[in-house]
Amino acid sequence: MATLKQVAAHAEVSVQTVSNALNAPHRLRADTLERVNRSIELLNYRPNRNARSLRTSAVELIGYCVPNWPTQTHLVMDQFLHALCAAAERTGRHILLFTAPPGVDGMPVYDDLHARRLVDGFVLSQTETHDPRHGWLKEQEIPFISFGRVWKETTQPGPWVDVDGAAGSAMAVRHLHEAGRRRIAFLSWPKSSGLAEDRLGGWGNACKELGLPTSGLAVRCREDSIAEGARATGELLDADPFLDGIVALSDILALGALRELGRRGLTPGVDVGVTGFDDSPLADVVSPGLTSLRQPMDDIAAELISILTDPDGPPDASTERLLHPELVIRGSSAPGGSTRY
Amino acid sequence: MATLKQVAAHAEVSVQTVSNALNAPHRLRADTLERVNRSIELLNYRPNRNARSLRTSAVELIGYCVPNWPTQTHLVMDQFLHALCAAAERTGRHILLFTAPPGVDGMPVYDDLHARRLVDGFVLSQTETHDPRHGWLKEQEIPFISFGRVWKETTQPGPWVDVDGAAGSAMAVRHLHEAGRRRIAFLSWPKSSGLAEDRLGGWGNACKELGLPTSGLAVRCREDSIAEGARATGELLDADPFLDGIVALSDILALGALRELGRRGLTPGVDVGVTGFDDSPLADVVSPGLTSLRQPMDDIAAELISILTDPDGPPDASTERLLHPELVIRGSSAPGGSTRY
DNA sequence: CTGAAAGCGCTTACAG
DNA sequence: CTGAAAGCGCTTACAG
Repeated sequence: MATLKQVAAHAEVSVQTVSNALNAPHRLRADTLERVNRSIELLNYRPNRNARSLRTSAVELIGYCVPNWPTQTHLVMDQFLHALCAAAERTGRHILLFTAPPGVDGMPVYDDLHARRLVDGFVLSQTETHDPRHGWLKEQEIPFISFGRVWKETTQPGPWVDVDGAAGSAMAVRHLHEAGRRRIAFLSWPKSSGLAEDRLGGWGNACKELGLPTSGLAVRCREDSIAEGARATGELLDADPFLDGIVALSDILALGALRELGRRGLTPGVDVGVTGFDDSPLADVVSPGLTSLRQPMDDIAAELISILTDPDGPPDASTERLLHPELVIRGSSAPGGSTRY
Repeated sequence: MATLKQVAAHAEVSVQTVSNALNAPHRLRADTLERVNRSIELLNYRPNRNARSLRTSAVELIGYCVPNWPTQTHLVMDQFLHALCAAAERTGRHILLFTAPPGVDGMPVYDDLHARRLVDGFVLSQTETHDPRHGWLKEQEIPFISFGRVWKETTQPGPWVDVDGAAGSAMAVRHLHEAGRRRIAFLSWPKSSGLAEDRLGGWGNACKELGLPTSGLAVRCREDSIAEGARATGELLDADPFLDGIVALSDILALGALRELGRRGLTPGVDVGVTGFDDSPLADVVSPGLTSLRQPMDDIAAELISILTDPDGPPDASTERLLHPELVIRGSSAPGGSTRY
């Protein structure tokens, strides 16, 4: 393993010059740079990151707590992690994974990781209503960026990036409306989570704007399962035989809707248009395919990394980015769409 | 941020003694240790990891390449990552995530990460038939451990941990047999992957052992989708109306089987028993629940980390661990099981 | 059991 | 544009 010193000796310059060739090449004369680069190449030199980090006290590592909540399946986590990694790598950084207890009990882990200089900062996700992590990190002046809002009335501590769920629901409603649907229901979640209220609100507003009914058309499912989605859909159809559209809060609930429609001899995309949320792998694997609102993972990741690693000091508390989801249209909402048989 | 020097000054000992208090406490007299520890506590001292790594040239970081193959959904990746992180943390280590092109094109990334001392070694997963990474890493003498076999005739380079797919299929067959099933089919995959052949073989052997028929009962699906699982199931039922069991190579294919059974008015778990593989979040979210073969993630992760970080030199090429899957029984194979309505 | 000193491999003002 | 020197915060033989 070659060191800076050896490269310097080989190129017959000082170590400082080799360091500059790597970190500030414009400071070298063209011929010197050329010579140094040849030596680097020849000796297959790779700078030792630990030495660099010790000196600069920046590790170029970003901490991400890998969630462990079997209750709420995170079907697009691999997509998110891949996008996050790729975005970090574009800035020469990497993602360090760790586990921590949920809520405020986990904060010592964050603190320790930062204090021991294993990471420069954190990306938070799986934010919850009244998530305590943001305030805690801000108080300790530990850099972080949140994917997801905290949904409090007061201002959220620290910067965040999120996807506009209300806009997503509205897109789904308008899409179904354009396909001629006039009685569009909404499948929601049990707990009054900020996320659920956001998406529910978007559905309600869009329906009102288009002059569509909403009364009795919003159902709260008891959990995020196919069975519950099916049950709620059955309930809706029993109460309103003219129902012709369903916007579901998740792909899982939407799958339940599809199943119940099938059970009743109704054809998704023909008799009733159905949409889901998140464009999980499931959406593309059912038949007909499930129309779903995709979170723009690459954009999200790029924003997260860009805000967190902004060289102009620590992230400003006022940095907030609300991105738009994208409606991926498949057969469940558009007859003759991309069905898969 | 306190340093070792400051702690030493505060405790009125040398830095060496503080270092020993942390890394070799048995070398100190009880009262000295006590005093040093008080100072550490008081100054809230945390050793700088970069300084340590520079000195010892061990970073205590393990690289894992986050896969990006939309073709093959990895529904249990979050479980795997959580288990891997937790196991690493039990040894004071962490997981560093990175992206790399598939196959041999990605090897320079692995090499660079190791040469620049960002990681000590790698955990490989998503192994493919004739995966080139193992041989390459072994040749470069870069430490690694593989989750999954390479399925070559020759000996696999480097140590590995895997789950016995053949044993899993056999468990599923025996379970269905005990429930009275006598004509048990197998839903397989298109390409002749090692994984598929392993699981298929286990089904065939178990059937033969039990005196059950196999002829015409193995179907290859064109892709890992619900639609294909349903199509194949339809084909099987058309050919053999007495079919009463289906072992599917994946939860996705099993879901297809469930759907086709429903479409034909057959009740899963009553008329036909169905099992899947991997116990993905889907298995618990459908109704009836899907019986599925769980990979023992915690054990897998513990073995991976233990072999990779074995202090007795680099992992021996002969280290091989074949773990058993666990059959999680739900309503799809056992009438009155844990159905969810 | 405890301490003084060297050194891990870089970067960064500072001089020339 | 280039170089000599100090120092980031640890650990590790080595002496005492």
